Amino acid sequence: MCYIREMSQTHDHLTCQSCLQRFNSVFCKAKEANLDLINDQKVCNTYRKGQTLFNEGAYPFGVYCINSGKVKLSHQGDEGKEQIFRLLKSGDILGYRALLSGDRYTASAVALEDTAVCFIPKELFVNLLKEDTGLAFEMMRQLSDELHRAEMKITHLAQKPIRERLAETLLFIKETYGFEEDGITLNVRLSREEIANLVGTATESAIRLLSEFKKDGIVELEGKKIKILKAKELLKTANIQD
Amino acid sequence: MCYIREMSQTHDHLTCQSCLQRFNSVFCKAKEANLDLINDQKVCNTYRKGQTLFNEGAYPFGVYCINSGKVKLSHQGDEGKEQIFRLLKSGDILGYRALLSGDRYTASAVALEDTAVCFIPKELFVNLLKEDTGLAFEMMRQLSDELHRAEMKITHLAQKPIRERLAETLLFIKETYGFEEDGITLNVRLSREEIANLVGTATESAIRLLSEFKKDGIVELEGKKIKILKAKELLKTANIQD
DNA sequence: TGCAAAATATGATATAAATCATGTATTACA
DNA sequence: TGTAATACATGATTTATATCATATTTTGCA
Repeated sequence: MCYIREMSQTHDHLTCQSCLQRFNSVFCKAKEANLDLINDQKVCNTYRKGQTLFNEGAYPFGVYCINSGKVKLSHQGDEGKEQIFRLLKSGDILGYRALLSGDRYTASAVALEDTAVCFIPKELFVNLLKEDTGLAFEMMRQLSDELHRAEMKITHLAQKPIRERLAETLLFIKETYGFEEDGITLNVRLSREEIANLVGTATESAIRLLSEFKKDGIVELEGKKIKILKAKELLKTANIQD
Repeated sequence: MCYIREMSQTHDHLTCQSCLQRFNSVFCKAKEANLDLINDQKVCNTYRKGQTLFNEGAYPFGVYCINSGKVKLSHQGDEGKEQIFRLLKSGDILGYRALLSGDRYTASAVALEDTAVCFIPKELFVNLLKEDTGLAFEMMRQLSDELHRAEMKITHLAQKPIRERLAETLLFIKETYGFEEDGITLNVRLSREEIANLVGTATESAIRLLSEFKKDGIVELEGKKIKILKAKELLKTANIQD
């Protein structure tokens, strides 16, 4: 694991207790003493944009807690087409699904921008879950929320046209990463292909629909920057009932 | 809650300790003493085919553990089109997703055949999860498995043609409910519409594809009975990579 | 038991979205 | 800084699947 330490940079001297993400994270309800334990055993690391945190098929040895940056979680489907099904930000943990199932990873995690993470070894994480009821419940809540989101996505994929799903995806990105200081630019850079792989459609279709949204004055496109000009219109286009 | 007791029938004198489903269920790892608690507080009930256990939008007051029978979990999507995303059998519990999220139900549960369930009150269930690490971990494992299944379904909905998804669905039904004594008839009666709502397609498309499978000698159709004649062929048709 | 209603089946048609094709703009990097 | 590679854009075409229509069978139940 030494190489990880060597790669690690600015944030490994930062304690979990003083971590800005602490109260955004699953550890928000964890006991103080347990934070000390995590702090002792965590291994910090940074990944450049495009680097892989873990790959489908590998064995999980712990969970990753994002300190700063953004990560996508995706499957490799037929003929290598990527399906993105989660977007992660600071405070989020990842890698827990496979770990709790006792599986290998069934998804790959790739940094969407330069990202700093703390790695928490499996044994420690499991022990904490055993010992700390607050943490365990928070974990269950998070799993339940993810499950809900996934089930809604199933329904929408089966029943909604791409136009609605694209609108919904843009709103989801907004929910997840928010806006930049200007209050309208989505605070992440995704390629058109990634947007398509999030919506579950062909890249050309995503591009075409984005162009239509632009023509309709709903969004403004500036390279990979996407500005939401008419949030209400977008919400209406998304046609969300629930 | 009296009316529930009045409706309850054959199985409410059965103890959890002697319940045949005990080791199929999330309670397989629960402590003996806790089974006594559940046994004391459980409320047994039966539902006829087509009856609703709970509805989207209602508040969860506990979880349901299926003693015998079959239940579908589904969303009501646009224009009332149903999307089925889970099939449950004896030993399965349901209603935990909303309960753990602190949400209302986001899905409805309907009996696919006459079904006997034990209702476990929320407070008890939550206390057990707090107190019994084995149970809590089993719960997390189950949530993680469900999440995995849902994520795979998302990828397949986005990327696979209906023919493959129908084949996959038939295999999933087989995994869940198994065969009847003859070893080839799927051990559940679903309408064509329900099959379509499981696959995520139009009813006519499901019917058409089933007819094709029949013409190809892969299945035999006898009303709602579906016999799998060529399981290997079906597996090939499903084109599953993972 | 018979009859209406619902479910199943199948053909014809429409349509959303994928694919193919090609051009233009960006980006990477030698 | 120029050039190749990649991403983006948009039109043309094809295709899978939904929708519509209608016949037939099954089911519920009066």
